[in-house]
Amino acid sequence: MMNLELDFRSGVPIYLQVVERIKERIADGRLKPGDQLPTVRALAQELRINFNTVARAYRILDEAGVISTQQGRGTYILEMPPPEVSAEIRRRAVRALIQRALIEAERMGASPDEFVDFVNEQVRRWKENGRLQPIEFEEGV
Amino acid sequence: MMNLELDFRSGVPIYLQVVERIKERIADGRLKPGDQLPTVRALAQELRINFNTVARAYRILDEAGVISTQQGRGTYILEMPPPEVSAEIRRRAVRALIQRALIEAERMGASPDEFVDFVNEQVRRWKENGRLQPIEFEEGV
DNA sequence: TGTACAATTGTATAATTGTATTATTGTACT
DNA sequence: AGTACAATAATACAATTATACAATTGTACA
Repeated sequence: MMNLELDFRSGVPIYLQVVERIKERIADGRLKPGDQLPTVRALAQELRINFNTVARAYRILDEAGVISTQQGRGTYILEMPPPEVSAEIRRRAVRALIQRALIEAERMGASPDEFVDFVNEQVRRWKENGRLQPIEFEEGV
Repeated sequence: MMNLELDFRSGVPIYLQVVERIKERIADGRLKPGDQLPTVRALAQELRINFNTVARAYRILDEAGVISTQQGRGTYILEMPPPEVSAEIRRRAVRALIQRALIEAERMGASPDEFVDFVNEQVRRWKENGRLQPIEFEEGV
């Protein structure tokens, strides 16, 4: 039971109100990292609104990096709200990340140049699109 | 312990991620013909997912002729992994590997240029030494 | 041996979860 | 009135989980 208070007469869209109420709950600590939010249908029933409206609010929070919504599983408050990762910590983490990728690539038999080529290829797309999207896989081999 | 890395936020279905991770393990030789994979329940527990999701991944690999699943017995890497465990599969595996690293780096707040810088820095060492060595980290922040 | 039975394995199906697409409703503006 | 647009709802769908089941293996005991 979330007990979010909505104002249907305010003219503010419901989905935005839901977004704000949840942000408040996180800000004041009533929602903590790892907590599971109600399912879109459960919260919709509680608020007497359509579950798509809740889904829309969740999607906005997801894109803002506040929560993680996972089809078939649920939605959760994220562990690490993005901004406050300090520069130094981040640099180390990225270095370690790349190191692991390099070691795996080497194990797969990739050459350093091949690796760099792929990186450049994908970084170019990253810069062009402004954001990254997962590669798609076929079901077959 | 398989230590497969999943990304629950990527939007790529878990079962497909499991398929790809296992293909990579076969491609780079960490899984060899005859090896037994973890049981669906064991792998599910390790990955904190439902065992039916693992079963779905195994079924796809089975239908692709990569593994053999036997009710009541277990699942095994087939003696003759289909031919395409070769250049093309490896390229795709390396691409996917880099993609995952990029997505994680982006989430950590790294810029494309910063990422490329680190890659070049480490690849240079790779070329010089002829091999890779893990980075050492100091304690504390 | 062999037989009964529990434990362990993968399988099948339904229920639950979020997602995508389309239709409906409401509101502001001409 | 009419039109355009945003918000909400309806519907169908895909991913994951829950539950019950079937096949195989291991083990105890006659």
